[in-house]
Amino acid sequence: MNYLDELNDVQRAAVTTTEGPVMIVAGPGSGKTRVLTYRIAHLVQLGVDPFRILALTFTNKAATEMRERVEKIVGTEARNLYIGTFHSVFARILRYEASKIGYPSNFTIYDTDDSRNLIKSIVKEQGLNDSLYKPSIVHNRISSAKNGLMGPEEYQKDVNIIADDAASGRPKIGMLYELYAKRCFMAGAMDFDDLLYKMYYLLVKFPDVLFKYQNRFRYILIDEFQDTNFAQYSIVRKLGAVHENVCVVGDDAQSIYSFRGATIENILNFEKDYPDLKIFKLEQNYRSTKHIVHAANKVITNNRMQITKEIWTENHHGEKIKVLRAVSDNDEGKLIVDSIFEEKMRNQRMNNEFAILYRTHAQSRAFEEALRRLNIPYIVYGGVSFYQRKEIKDLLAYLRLTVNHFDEESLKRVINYPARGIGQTSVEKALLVANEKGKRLWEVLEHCHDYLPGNRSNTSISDFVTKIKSYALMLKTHDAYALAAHIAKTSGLLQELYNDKTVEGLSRYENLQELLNGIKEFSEKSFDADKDPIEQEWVTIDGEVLNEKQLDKSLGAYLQEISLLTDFDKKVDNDDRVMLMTIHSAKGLEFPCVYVVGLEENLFPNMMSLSSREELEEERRLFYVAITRAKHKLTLSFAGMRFRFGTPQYNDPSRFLEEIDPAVLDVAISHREFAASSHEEKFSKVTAPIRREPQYAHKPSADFAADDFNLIQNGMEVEHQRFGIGKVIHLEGSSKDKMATIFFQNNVGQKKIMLRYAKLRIVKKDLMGEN
DNA sequence: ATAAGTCATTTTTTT
DNA sequence: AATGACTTAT
Repeated sequence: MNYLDELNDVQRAAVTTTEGPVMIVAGPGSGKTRVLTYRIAHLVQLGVDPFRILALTFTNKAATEMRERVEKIVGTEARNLYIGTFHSVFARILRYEASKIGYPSNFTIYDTDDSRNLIKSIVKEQGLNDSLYKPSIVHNRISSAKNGLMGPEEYQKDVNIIADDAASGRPKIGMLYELYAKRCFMAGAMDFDDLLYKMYYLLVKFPDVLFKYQNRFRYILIDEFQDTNFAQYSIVRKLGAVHENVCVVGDDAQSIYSFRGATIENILNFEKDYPDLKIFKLEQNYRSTKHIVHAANKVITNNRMQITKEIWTENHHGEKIKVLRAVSDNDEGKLIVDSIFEEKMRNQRMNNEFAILYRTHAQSRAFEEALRRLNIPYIVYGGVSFYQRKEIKDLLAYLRLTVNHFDEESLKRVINYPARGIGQTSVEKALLVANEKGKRLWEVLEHCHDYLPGNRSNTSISDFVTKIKSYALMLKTHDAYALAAHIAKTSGLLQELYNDKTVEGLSRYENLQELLNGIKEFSEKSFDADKDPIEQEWVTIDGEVLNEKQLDKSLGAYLQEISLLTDFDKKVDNDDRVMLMTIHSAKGLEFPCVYVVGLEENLFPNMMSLSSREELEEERRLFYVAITRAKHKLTLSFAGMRFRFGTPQYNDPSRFLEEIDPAVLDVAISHREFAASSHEEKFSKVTAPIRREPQYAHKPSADFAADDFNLIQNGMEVEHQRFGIGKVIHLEGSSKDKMATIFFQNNVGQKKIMLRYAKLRIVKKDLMGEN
């Protein structure tokens, strides 16, 4: 077993202590993933059947990586391991056991948008004040209730919650929760939180199901344990109750998901729940330089709540940590990108050795522009996901509706898209009837002549219903791809996009093709029974031969799989590109050169997280996560001025900069000196070189007077108040509605500008080349 | 009835 | 800065 020789003493002990509850406290860069994968490999080599090992992670990426690394050691047997995210593993089990809790096995998974839209319509139906009962607020309340395993009944009885909701002036949230849950159930839909909540109740209410999975999973491993919430912990506790071979790996100092219900208390509870728990602390860091490790240690001591540990390293001291002070957000972009360029030249680095980490997605813009200017390829993770795009959601809605007719959100989305003469009024009428009679929207539409006598669009509705039913009939005879392609064509979606010859329309069309290709891959992959590990899992649970072959290559299976996928999981990062992402998405990753940007008070730590000590400490842990991603070179930056909601904001440097030992910092102008200067001096320093035109909220200034969009045509050279001189590539909209979308090309690149008034000055009416 | 003008909102991180 | 909701002017 020579793979054990690669480990240090603590790591080896953590790997070989296979029996009984184990907690591994793993600092950043301490070889956590290695220990986890070796532990699984070790179990397999000891003769444990891979079918009986369950490993739960937070991201699909982590799961895939783990499977691949285990496979390298133990070979093809790794296929049979049950490795996945909490959500995907539970979705799979729920899919199989669905009938027990009254769900169809092809239940829909509502994403956040679906949930919020449903809440929005419930609030409207109830005649409540929609500015008070905002979908996001109501959804958050419901979400945290579910993550705390609290159902609608308990919610409405809980004294504290009643008091909270009354205090915030929203006493009806409990009722909304109940209605929401009912509607989801009627629609055969689960939201993200239901995947945990329903899983727990499945185990509690059906002892035979609990017994089955308890016995099946002899070894359970949990990655990123500090980020589990109460529901997840409770499920694991139940599943592990027979064999008690539960191994959790985590680092309390890297807990950054409390907004999702994660609680450090799980770590404390774990010690209480398993008195004979063995704890291993991995404190040696193999990733970063001494300077970086020192800075991280120092920063985290400002937090009160933590398990004491001292991270140390044998690595070199390395370069000092550089701090850059930028004048503005755009200036910050330039400074950072210049620095990347210089470092690339000096040390012959690849683009993918660099990562720019920020607090919020909105910060990426300045860096993208600067990178494009120097022709450095880059990739932005997160942001608007592929699966969130309108065209993608439209087709998926058709597919979802085909698989599950009761899926109300999908139904509402596509019933009149492409337009077929079924207006908002008809849908609302139908919904009203449905709620009155306790029927589903689909059922009302199915028999619209009975339920909605005299409704003008009944013929269209019937045609629509017939169409969807005809798709459903094809489920049995066609594979996922053939059906999806058929639907794209015959629903009119593809035609609609094909007719749209604009740049935007073209890219939408391409996106749809890409989705179809993805489905093709899926259906080909799943029809190859020998290659699919997932299918085998289903055949062998408990020794039963499950009649699941059809199920898992179905469209329904595909839909459930991609509902839980994010862009991060989709992209392959062997491209040579500079990586831009939020710090949250960077968790678990490492890069030779890391730039942590936007270190300003109110941005990082974020304004929204300054109301309590706990929140501030979480922001600090986030900072800790950020700086410990770096292997060799770490650079921090902040901008004195930043645009937010169209108005300039002047910020102080982040308090976190103060918390780093100055001895390891390399600052051109010390942030201390900067912070110490008077308010006026500070801002004159910061803002001096910035000269901006006054901002016009509505009316263009005299120079930019072409506020009639009819005057502007393709190919014209125009000047925009902010983006400078460029060429109009494409124009949508008209002067009639005072709004237009302009595709604008300047030396930086192509830009889409949406304007209420044309803030453009015509430079040259050159229409040459435009034919 | 339509066009033009005013006002309010937006405020984080993700499975 | 951008946009949806709402109000006022013609």
